[in-house]
Amino acid sequence: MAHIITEHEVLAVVFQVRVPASADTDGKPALHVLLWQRALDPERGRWSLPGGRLGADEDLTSSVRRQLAEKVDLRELAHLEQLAVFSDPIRVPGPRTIASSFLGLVPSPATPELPSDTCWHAVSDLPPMAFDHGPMVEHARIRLGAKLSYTNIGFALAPDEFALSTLRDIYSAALGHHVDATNLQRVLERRNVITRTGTTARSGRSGGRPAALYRFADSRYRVTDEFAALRPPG
Amino acid sequence: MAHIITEHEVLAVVFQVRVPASADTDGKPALHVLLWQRALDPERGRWSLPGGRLGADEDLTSSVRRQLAEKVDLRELAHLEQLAVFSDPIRVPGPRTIASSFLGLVPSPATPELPSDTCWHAVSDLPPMAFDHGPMVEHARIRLGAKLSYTNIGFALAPDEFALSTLRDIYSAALGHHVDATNLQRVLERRNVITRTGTTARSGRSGGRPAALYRFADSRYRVTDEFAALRPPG
DNA sequence: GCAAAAGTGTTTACGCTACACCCATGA
DNA sequence: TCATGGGTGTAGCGTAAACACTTTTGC
Repeated sequence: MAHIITEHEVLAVVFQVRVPASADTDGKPALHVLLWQRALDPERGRWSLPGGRLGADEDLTSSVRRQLAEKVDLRELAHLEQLAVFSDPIRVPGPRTIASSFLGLVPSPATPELPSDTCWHAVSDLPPMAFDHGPMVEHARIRLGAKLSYTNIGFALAPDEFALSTLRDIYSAALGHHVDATNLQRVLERRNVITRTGTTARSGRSGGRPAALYRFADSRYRVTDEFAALRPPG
Repeated sequence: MAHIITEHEVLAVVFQVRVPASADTDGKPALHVLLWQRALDPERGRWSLPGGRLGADEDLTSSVRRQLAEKVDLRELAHLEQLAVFSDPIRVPGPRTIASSFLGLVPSPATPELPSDTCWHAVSDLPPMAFDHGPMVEHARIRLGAKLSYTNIGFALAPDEFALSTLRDIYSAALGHHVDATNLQRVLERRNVITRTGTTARSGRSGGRPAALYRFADSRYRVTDEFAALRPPG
């Protein structure tokens, strides 16, 4: 078996729920992904995931943190997790390069500074993507949806404190379907994922009862509903 | 950032449910993993996962299939799936090597020929393991347990046709806890994971009613219970 | 008939969805 | 007082665990 040089790169799919900049949608928040536009060939003009080559003395997670720091303030990054490996020998031109994709999450109200070549794009309306980065985004989106169902990963998309209607909008944007705020509350409270702060928000522009504020009980990733079936006895 | 040569290897955690060779346990089947014993340094004498270096013109899956073929007849392998990446810069001595771990499954009654340095070990009683291969086995075991709950992956551990009590023993061995055959039947039938063949087994050594035979409806991996919670409206 | 093993029925419990209804506020 | 949005109660549905009971076989 011949061995040639194999490179390894990391690529981060960084999501945030944002209200779209343009007034095209009705102001409803939507799931966005962080992309930068390639200024040089190959694939000049197309949009890329942040990331790049693995350094000699770093593991994958350190590498992706280092390279993401060039695009966003890492303090804004509430969650980072390895997802998949893309290993097609011809997935990019040039030397054979294996890519590990990561899922990164930025909480909703944060508006990190971005370099001029970098911006947020609605996942439902992606620009022309470089290489195999389009499928990587799609894969990450599906994993995020699944993980919202059985983990507390929402903490990494939500503000520190929030009204339930805000949280519903975030879940709804990330899952891509309508979410009932009432049931969301009870599911997450039963699992001890969220707790009331005791304070309330001021009521909105057009009146209405002031919303109770909640926060996530835990700001570290945790599986909250491990078994879909075939639970252990007990 | 300095770049040095980075190697990439694949390692397969191949599981099978087997009745232990020794008469230590009471003949109950248990989950086993395929290991080979290193004849040379480093880590001489310790036990290793099958696998090795990625070739130039193959993707990860092709590579692991090629390298597994040296240990077992690939026709016995009913399922193969990529799991995780281990990227600690000093996880093995010598050139920096990233490892991708795979989950492989061999159906229960098969008894593939093995090279003399290779044999099955009960997962509950592992021998001294080389490098970070011990944690890899543990990680794969946990993933297998989770996937048994929400996919049809059992097809890759079970015979073509089987009595429900056999299937219960297989699930029980893989999950590590008692499983009720009655409930297993209903869960898997409701999801259309198993179907009756219409035939029955001959009744056993000590009498008893002959068992109806079942088979898996699908012998390709399929998610059967996607949502633990937060289902889309319907 | 009797023991052994397989299969069925039934009860209980739990979690999620849906929806009607009640509550608190600003104008 | 009314419109608006937040919060609660509750009924219904689906799924799973537990376990007693019935059926079918060999001896």
